[in-house]
Amino acid sequence: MISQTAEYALRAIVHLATVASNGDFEGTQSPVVLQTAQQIATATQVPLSYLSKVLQTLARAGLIISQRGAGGGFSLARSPDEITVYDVVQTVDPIQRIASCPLGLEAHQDFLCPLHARLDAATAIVEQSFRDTTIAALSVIPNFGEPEN
Amino acid sequence: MISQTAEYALRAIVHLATVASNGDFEGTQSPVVLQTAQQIATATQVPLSYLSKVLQTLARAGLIISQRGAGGGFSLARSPDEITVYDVVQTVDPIQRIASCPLGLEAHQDFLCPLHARLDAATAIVEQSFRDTTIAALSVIPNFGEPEN
DNA sequence: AATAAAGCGGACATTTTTATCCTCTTGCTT
DNA sequence: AAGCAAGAGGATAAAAATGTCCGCTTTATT
Repeated sequence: MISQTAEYALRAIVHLATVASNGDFEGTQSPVVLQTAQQIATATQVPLSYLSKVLQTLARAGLIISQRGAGGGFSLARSPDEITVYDVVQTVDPIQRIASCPLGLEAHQDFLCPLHARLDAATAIVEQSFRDTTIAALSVIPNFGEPEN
Repeated sequence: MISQTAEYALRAIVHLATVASNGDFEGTQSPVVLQTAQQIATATQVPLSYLSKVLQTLARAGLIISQRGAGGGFSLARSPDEITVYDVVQTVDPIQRIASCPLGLEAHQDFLCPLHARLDAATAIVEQSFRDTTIAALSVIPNFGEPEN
């Protein structure tokens, strides 16, 4: 459905949102919401070196903020409820709508052939679903509904 | 949204359905509904050598019938209204539903994390859309609604 | 100022997808 | 039976996606 790269980007963003909403994470009692690429990689189980590229892309797009140097890391650039799945996916691996018949048929200039009309309709639904889903709706509240035991 | 291979497979199947419903096609007055790989490649604008592989896959899956030797070619194995987009896509490039959290998190054993629940929900919608769309609904009736000029 | 931590960016490697080519087999036609 | 048209299948190639490595720059800390 979505590429590995988009999957990784979403995991990273959701992780950042989750950490930001908690203040700390996984035993780290630092009040700072900066997460290093290494921390994100561990939490999301994404290869560090590849994740770094994805994070750079997200930073360049203005979805996250990167802080270089010792003590640096990444944090969300906006509130999780102001970032959508669509924003993330479009940044790293854009959804391609079918605007014109790939066959370039004369008869299909102004309206898509049934096949591509259907395929684009499915794409449109996915796109809308992604637009409607904010990262805030996806960030996990730890231990929600689970007994402490 | 779908891979090139799935796109090519759909074009080929829709083409076969269209030809079969017409009896002839593009000046060919043969009563036979067999189409050579070359004919399909030309009509669908897919590279012949690659298309051949895709057609073989569709034939092995029983969606189309191949006839070897001179005068051979391909035809649909079933009526276009008994073949769905889903059948075709699953044959060449299956839609992957997300059955369990890719992170393998303990807390997400029995229910997907919000992210993957959403992604799978989008996948499910697409899957259902493909199941609901028959090839018959996609095969083009030539000159439909177009003046002869 | 020196050191170390951490992101940046370019080059390279691997894997998967897409595409091509060539030979073999099948089966129609003459 | 010979010849030819056409699919089957293996080997190879090219392109794109994914993943790794390493040196450079930035910045906090001592």
